[in-house]
Amino acid sequence: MSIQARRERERAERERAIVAAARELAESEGWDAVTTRRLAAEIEYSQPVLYSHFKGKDAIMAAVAVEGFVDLAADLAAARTAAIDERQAVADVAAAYAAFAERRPALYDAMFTLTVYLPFASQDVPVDVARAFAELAETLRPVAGGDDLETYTETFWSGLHGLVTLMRSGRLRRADHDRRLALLVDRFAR
Amino acid sequence: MSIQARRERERAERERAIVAAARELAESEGWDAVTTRRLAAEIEYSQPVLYSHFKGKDAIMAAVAVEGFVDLAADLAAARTAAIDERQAVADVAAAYAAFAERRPALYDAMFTLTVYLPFASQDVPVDVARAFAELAETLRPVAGGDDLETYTETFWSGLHGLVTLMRSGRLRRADHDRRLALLVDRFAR
DNA sequence: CCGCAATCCTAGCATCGCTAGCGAATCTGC
DNA sequence: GCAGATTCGCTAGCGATGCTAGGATTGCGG
Repeated sequence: MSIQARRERERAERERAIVAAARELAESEGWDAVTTRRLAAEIEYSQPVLYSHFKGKDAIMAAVAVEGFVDLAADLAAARTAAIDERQAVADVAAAYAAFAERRPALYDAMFTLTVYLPFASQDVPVDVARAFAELAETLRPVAGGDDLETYTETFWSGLHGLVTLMRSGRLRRADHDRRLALLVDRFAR
Repeated sequence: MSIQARRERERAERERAIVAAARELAESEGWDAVTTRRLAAEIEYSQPVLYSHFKGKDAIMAAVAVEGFVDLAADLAAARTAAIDERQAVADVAAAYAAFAERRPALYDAMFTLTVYLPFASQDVPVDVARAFAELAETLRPVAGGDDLETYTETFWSGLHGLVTLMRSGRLRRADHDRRLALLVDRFAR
């Protein structure tokens, strides 16, 4: 019994190692560098063991993405609670969101651009994903006015997401980023 | 001399055929189905001829993307000029933008998500790309108020882009799309 | 102590983007 | 008009990818 427990423990540890290796590799060298062979070498196991933990490479990326939502939610929560007033909270949370995307581009890509099949708008949203969204919603609640909070949050979120993705892909000049961010916040925080 | 002209004409024709095949294949079966071998078979030439026209697959996708901007600019222009008043124009153009992304998902991906190295925020922006952006800017000019028009346009554009990308990747429920769009327009059109 | 089941590795498949190098067709200079 | 040079498009293949089949080795249960 105990030996079986150790087995399961080691197996769980290895699974965490896979996700950690994928995340670190992606953040340091980009997702193109994250191959199953490279990942296997990193955890010092052979390639097929990856498939005993995850259905495929996409599933590994999805696991990395979920971890990303934990970090994002934490960043947003910190920005929100530290803000002086409700209006400033919107600006600070927006800045924190943009900073997260800027600081962890590979992670952000996994969360929003690359991984498609993460359940989002359904009943079984991963709890960490929901928490990040809830953090945004709480920030916007005081300024949403008569509009439906969920719709309001989703729309504001879209604005943030559009800003960071278009900028990161070179569609928007980085120099004007702060002005765009301020403009977006101004539109939604009054 | 004339025979050389025919050569160049045929070559240009073949190049157009490559881009057209890539676009049609992407729109009917998705970009995953667009492989260089499949493309070569479609134009009834061998694989390497593709590389005498384009530097690589990315360059072909970029060419498709540029074509997409022509269509998008046309859609936006039509929506703008047909609108009753300036405020309605913003709503109509936004709807046209979202409809374009919805109707041509593969094309939209090529324009914004997949192709990275299309020059955008620099001096040599492709003219068709600039036209699409200008169409948006003209629509927003009457409602931009004291804000810088370019910043205003970029921010609104980001909102639209965020809405369509998050929805298409399953992050937003499709049912509430119209409400989000109306909310975004409301924030920017008054 | 032995059969069986789980675990993990070696080897390989199909496919991808891309390129080297050859053969034929075409143009150029005498 | 003809030999040499050049362009053109092809066949074949390279390295790398995600993923899988099948065998070997390990360790548990009777």
